[in-house]
Amino acid sequence: MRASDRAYRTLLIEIQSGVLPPGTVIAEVEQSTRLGVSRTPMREAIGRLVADGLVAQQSPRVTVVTDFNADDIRDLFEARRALEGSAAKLAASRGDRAAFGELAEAFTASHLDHEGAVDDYYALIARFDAALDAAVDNSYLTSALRTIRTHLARARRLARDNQERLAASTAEHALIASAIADGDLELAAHATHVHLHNALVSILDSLEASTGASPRPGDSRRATGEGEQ
Amino acid sequence: MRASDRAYRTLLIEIQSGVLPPGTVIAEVEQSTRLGVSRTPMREAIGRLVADGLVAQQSPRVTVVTDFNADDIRDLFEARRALEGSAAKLAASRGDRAAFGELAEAFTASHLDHEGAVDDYYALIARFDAALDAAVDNSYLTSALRTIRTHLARARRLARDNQERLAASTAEHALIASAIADGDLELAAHATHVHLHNALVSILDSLEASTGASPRPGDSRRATGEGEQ
DNA sequence: ATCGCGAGTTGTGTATACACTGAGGATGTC
DNA sequence: GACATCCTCAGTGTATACACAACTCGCGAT
Repeated sequence: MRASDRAYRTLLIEIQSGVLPPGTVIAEVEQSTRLGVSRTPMREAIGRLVADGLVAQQSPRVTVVTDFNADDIRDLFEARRALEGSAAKLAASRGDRAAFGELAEAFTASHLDHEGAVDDYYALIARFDAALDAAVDNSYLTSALRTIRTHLARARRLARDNQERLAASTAEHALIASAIADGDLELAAHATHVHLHNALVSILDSLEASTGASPRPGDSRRATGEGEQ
Repeated sequence: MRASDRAYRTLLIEIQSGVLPPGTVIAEVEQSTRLGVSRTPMREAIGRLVADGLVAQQSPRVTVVTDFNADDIRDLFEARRALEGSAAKLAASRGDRAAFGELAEAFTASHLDHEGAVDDYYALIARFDAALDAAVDNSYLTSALRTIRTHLARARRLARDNQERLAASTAEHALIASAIADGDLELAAHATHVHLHNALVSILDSLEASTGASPRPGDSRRATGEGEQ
């Protein structure tokens, strides 16, 4: 793998996971020495992060990790609604019905009471997203969705999932998938709308609950003392 | 201005205008010598074009200008419908009504029978787009719209505008703007839908007329199996 | 004649040196 | 003591050299 790819993936994960919180200065020399690559591939990696909107040039000399607060999450879900609503309709109108039928079954059959259930949940979501992209079969839409998902990963980190929400989300996805499998455009779009509404409310509630917690995401979980699993 | 910016803007314009048609190989050394910059800023420029989707790595050694045919235009307008439909609704719900009232008047008052009318038309469109972005006030949506418009410039180049279409488009925009000014979400969205439908039909007709290709009754997308990325 | 192998060529990936610019501090002057 | 100016330094922008991989072309062997 190319050095620029490694640098990009590393920084991407660190920004999404909160290791590099908003406002962190991303300096070429500093990051290139830290990650063991030279400045040239590091420049390319930072350029891709700028294109993604994860970092931005605050001034001509300083590049920082972009902010990501409740307002950004609201905007993000507004964009998600536009894109995923259309994607759901398009998938329902021309997607592989068998594939979404299987996905609906997988969502229905999934249980969240075992170890590593959260990872299984996100793996299923990833399968669903991939099926949606394949069904939509529109590079402009899927490219826009890809960018949205890149930012969504940051939101997921901020909102610690609770089991009830995951269960509800699984049911919502089962409905979306079955609507697509049935070719029901309206239901697919409206179920997507409902899902995004619920997900947004859940995230914002989770954010509110943790306001005033430690700014370090790694420690905030213990600070609030909530049982999650 | 930085050398990488100059290189990017030059290549962008050349791709949008068709000077560099789809399939053209973009080699670093060739372009850097041609544009009088070194390879480093040229790499950055090409990287930005890749992020835009205007060029793509066909193989590990060769980067080419991406294809842009009737199917791509259909996909592009599908994405436009998702994004601009939502944008119109959001603008109608929270945009600056006075600004869109003025835009509606400007569209209504515009005449297309003088020299340079096409430029005036596109200037008005640009004003409308800027007002829409300001009204939507959502960086994720406006960023996606910006990408779409970058590709739209290629479609405009392919479809030579005729005066009737421009006049109709102006009327359609007047309706969209007044619907937004009136806060009529549904009308704004539906008028946008109508406009995009008419624009797409016009472009595809224009393409058929200039290439002599037969209209595609079905979906030929699946036949062209090669993925782009 | 064809197939295979190897050297040369070409083009990208990476490292690094140089250039330029802006910021901050220190020093000199008023 | 305060302000202005200059110097230094840090950091990015750019150029270029080196590394490496792939494709090509030619030569030789079968």
